[in-house]
Amino acid sequence: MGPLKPGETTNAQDLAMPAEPTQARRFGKARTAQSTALLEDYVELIADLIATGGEARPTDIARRLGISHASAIKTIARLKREGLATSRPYRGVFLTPAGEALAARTKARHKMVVDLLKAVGVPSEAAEQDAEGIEHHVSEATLRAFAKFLGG
Amino acid sequence: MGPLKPGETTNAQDLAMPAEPTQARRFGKARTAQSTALLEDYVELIADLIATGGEARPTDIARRLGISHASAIKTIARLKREGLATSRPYRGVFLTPAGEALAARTKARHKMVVDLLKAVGVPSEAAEQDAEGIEHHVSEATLRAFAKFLGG
DNA sequence: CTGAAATTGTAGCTAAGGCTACACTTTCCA
DNA sequence: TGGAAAGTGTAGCCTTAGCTACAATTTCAG
Repeated sequence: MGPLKPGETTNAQDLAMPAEPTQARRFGKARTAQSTALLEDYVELIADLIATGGEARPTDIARRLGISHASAIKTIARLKREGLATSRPYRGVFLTPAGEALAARTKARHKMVVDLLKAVGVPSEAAEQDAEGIEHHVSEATLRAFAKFLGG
Repeated sequence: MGPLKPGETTNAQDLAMPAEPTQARRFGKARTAQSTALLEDYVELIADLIATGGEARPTDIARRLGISHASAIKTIARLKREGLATSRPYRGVFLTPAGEALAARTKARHKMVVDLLKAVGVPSEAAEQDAEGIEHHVSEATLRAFAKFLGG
């Protein structure tokens, strides 16, 4: 998809600043959120596999995600490029401190979303299912509101 | 992204049925939801432009989405392929009955998500922003729960 | 009614994330 | 301990959705 690296050159959104229609900015944010969604799923899953079984293997990751091992390996390469994971040939995958931090944040957010959905009456199965997609679009502000709604 | 057409041949998820880990099915659903997200955004926007100004032009669509007109045209072609819209060269874009129906459903769902977020205490701006991404992952069951929670 | 400006369309590039097919290690058991 | 099975990696393909650059059409002002 689009250019997403931090240092990458300008794109349409930046150049469209004069007009800066709020809606365009919103769509742009939703798009970038989508691009980090997979990385979040991966680090969360890797953390879980390591916590559970001591290691995270490409084949296990692929099986859990329902994709081929080749696709998993390709995305693991991206995780490494982005400094979230490390791995050496035929050894497992490990998270860097940055990866661990992202995994922890993602996991906490996931739980919060599921809890919120259940709290407003969404059945468990639907809550778990929908949270998988929703969680990646929940901002800090929304997360705080969820916490307050649940905890207070 | 992956093979998504209705009649397309089998893929990894189907073949993985023996094991059928719930999690894989969930991730798979989240992935396909993501693929319809753009189409939903487009039909909703096109419906809005037509309702507001009588026509939906590729350039207007592009501006509202914060992308180039070339990208918009490419996705409009996909809408046409999928039977959601029609257009002839240098004329505007129009929705088919299927497109209209999808737009209506999407719009109603969007409003519901925004209302729900606000109802649990999310600030308006964050609610609008996050809803843009969240709405595409809200199932019918969750939508019903939202309606019940809101409507009393 | 003509020519410049705006819009629309097309071509070709990139990157992500799927896939299959095939090659290469590692593991493990007979 | 040697070979088959399992796991891992690589190559090459596809589609989507971005982009820029350029071509074609339409619109509109003078």
